[in-house]
Amino acid sequence: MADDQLSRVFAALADPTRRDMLARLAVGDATVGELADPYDVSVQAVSKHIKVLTDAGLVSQSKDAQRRPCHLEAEVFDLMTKWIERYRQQAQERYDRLDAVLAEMRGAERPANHRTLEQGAAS
Amino acid sequence: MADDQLSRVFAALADPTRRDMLARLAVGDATVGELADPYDVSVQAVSKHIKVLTDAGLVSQSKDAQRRPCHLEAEVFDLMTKWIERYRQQAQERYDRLDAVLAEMRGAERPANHRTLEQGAAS
DNA sequence: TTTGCATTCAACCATTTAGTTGAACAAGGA
DNA sequence: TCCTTGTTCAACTAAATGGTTGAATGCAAA
Repeated sequence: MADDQLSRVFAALADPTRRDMLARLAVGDATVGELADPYDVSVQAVSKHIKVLTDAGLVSQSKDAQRRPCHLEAEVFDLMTKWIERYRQQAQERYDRLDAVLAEMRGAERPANHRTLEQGAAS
Repeated sequence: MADDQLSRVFAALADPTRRDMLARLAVGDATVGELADPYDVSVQAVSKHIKVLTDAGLVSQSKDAQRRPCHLEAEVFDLMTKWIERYRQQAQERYDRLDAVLAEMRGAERPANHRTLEQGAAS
């Protein structure tokens, strides 16, 4: 599992507990203890989860006496959205190309239901 | 790591090799062998990666003689986008609420730079 | 039928992960 | 000062992950 940010982000989100904690943070900042409350795991385990989230850049922590309030960093979601959009768009382009090819050979030999496409025209 | 689809999807995307393979598939369907070609890992390892991707619903496989062409399933990206959007929206609402609160107490005691918010008004 | 190709299955190994418990450490409050 | 609270560090364990190699399977071509 590589250490680039996108990998860290996706790995962090792969855990439902962590996604749950993000949902809690979307509603408002919370301390480690507050975040730990709903779950029956140890506070230390939650602390580790938060570390994973902060390492991924999804959460930041500030200082309030001995408390460490956690804050959702919504900007990272943009990174993901951008990544996802690229695929959606590329897939769309591909279908467009496929349509063009199918149109061009109206009624040729192969019925061609989803044939493997050569990667010549890749941008 | 729970076995709900969203968890499987994010876990699958946490690996850069798998993301790379999706990029290849976005450009056009490919067989397991074709997908394995660019990497210096064994074909079996790639086969496992594909299994992870198909289990997550990101990829489907058809049959062409002894070949198993892989096809990108773009719809799953919608699931992710929807999930992400919820957070973005919720975070936005929260900032709006915070703004309202700050406006309501124009110049009160605490300078209040990002204080913990109670979760009373959660929808 | 025999051979060869594409893919998957099975067993194994090293590393990472999510959890545990116990100790350490800061910062307030008595 | 001593005690309590909130959080993190350290060491450990069990399970999951990503990789390996070797064998099995399915299909097509000779």
